[in-house]
Amino acid sequence: MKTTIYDVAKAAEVSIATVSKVINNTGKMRESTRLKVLKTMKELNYKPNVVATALTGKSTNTLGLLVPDISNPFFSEMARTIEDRAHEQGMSVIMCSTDENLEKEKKYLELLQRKQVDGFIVASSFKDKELLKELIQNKIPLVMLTEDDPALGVTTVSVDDYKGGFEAASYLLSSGHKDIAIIAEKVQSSRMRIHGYRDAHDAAGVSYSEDLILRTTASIENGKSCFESLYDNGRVPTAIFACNDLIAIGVIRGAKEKGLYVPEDLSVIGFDDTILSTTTVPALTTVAQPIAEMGKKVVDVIVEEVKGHKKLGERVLFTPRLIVRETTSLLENKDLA
Amino acid sequence: MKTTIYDVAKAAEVSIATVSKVINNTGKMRESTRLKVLKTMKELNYKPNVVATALTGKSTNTLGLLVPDISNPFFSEMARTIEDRAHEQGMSVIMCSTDENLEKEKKYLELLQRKQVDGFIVASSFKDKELLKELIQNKIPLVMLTEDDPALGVTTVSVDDYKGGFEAASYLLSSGHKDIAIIAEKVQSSRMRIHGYRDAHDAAGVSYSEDLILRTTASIENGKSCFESLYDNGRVPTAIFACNDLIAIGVIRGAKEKGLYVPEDLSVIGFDDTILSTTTVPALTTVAQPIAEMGKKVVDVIVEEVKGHKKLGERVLFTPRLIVRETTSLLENKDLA
DNA sequence: ATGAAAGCGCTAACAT
DNA sequence: ATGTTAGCGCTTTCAT
Repeated sequence: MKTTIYDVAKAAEVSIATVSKVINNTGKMRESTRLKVLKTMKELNYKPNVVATALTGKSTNTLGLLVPDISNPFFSEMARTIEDRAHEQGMSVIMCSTDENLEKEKKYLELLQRKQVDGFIVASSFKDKELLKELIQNKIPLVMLTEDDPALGVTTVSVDDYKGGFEAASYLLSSGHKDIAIIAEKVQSSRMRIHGYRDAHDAAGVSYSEDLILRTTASIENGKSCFESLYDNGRVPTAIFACNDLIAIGVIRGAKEKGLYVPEDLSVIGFDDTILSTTTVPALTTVAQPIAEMGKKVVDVIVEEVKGHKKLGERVLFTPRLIVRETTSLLENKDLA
Repeated sequence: MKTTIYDVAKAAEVSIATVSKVINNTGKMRESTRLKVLKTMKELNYKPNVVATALTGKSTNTLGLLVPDISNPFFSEMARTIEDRAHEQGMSVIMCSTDENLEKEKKYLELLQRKQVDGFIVASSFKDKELLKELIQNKIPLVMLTEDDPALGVTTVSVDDYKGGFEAASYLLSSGHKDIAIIAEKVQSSRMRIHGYRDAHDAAGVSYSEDLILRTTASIENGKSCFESLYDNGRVPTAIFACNDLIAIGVIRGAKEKGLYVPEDLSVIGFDDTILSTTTVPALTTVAQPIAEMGKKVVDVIVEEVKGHKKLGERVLFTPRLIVRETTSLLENKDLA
């Protein structure tokens, strides 16, 4: 059998209360007893059972992290910083991939609640807002990451999507492009990026057409299909702003198959700045999210809510940064010729 | 307060034992009572506390997954299939990134034990074998993934590294290359790949030189440095077999900076077949590991050990598959001219 | 068919 | 300074 606090108490000839105190470094006692207990714990290779501790009413010191798909580099990179910061704060994290699927969302949310996680970090598109509201009602700490839905009134850590969209479009516009498509995801953050895209056009006095605004789900395949539908409709623009790197790569691949060169025939901008944007050739121009800082911040915030038993409700906005690499180029404007 | 089994029992006018039975679908009872209990559970939105259940002596239904770095696409892709399969089997997984760092290995292994995980999946390079032996002694289920260390005598799921190394080298050799470097990782699996590399040379009757066998840790940066050291020593080969995609990409990047073209001046083969190998241009020729099948298998195996309370000790070997893409080419052999 | 009660390993008053 | 004891929410004999 596993060695329990009773075994330690007996071996050290003290009561379990005393052992408990040295484990948790609480209460006062003679230094000699503390040492004696410590020693026997070592000898017996005793490892306190955190399940039992959790049952005592204390917290489980674990966080639930819900992402659409951990194999997507953006989320795995984010997960890594979250994991690190959480451990620094003495917490572990259980992550689940929801695939933007209602059933999985429900299943995992419930599972994690049953596991008594102390709080949730929900990243990006979480479809079922009702489920989230339920969490909030039950006073379970929740922080949204990368998806700022004001309606929820919950603490949020995200990038300034509007600004990101604005800058991406502005850059393209200032490079002479006047025919710019945007491929967005079906999520709130993309909505803001589209607003930015629109306002950049207005600011530049360039009109845009609604049929250049597409929506899809993040994947290389879908990015490719979007490009193809544009191509098949004879609506190939001179530039495409994809709302994440995966889609951008799909667009590039689609363009290549149709014999178009990037950036000569088509400029492409991605979003996120994952490892993919640097390994691709030509390297992807993209709007970078400060993943490391965001991951750290989101942990600090949820931990504060968990430990402080208070809902912060703040909305932390990080600044995106356009990183110009090789998939964008000036448009040779024939009007200027 | 959260609703407990007592609340349900009271509301349904039965004892907690009865409620417990309907939760677990054990014992027998009148159908009407079962329905009544089920109904009140719904009404009260009751969610059984798995922490309490776990304390009862039953298992926690959670697995510990230790990987070097979850942000490495190979591991995040693997983690995804593991996560999915685990949930299908009714288990959750807590993953931790060890960074091949002794302290983290120890810390996480201990933490997960304290959390009473039912078993461990340890992926790739786990430095401290002593820690693993301790686990085994304590009869805690453990399965190694992607790292076949016969000395441990533990169940292992991995790819046939020897074969992978043999095929990669053979392919290069048959393409006319006679000067092939191999950049390995400092792990057991790489050792086998090197053996394959050597034997392929012997089989082809081509000699190889020891200074073309390098060792490093998986990262783009390190792959690049390795290439540079080769370059600086005036030992640039005609082909390089990198023991994973990250390193291969680093090599390609390093070569590019030195003005070499891939595959014209240098052929490169990677290992793993992660998403990176397809997004890179030129697309990476690589030795594919069947990630999805391996992830599924490793879960099935550990679950069997956990539930069956027996150590399988089998060693499952998957077959690697060379995927020829665009970073390898025939060597124009001047001798043939 | 149902319930009473012991016990899982630990924490936290409350005693001594 | 230490120990006793009552839970935490649930499972599981063992009675009834």
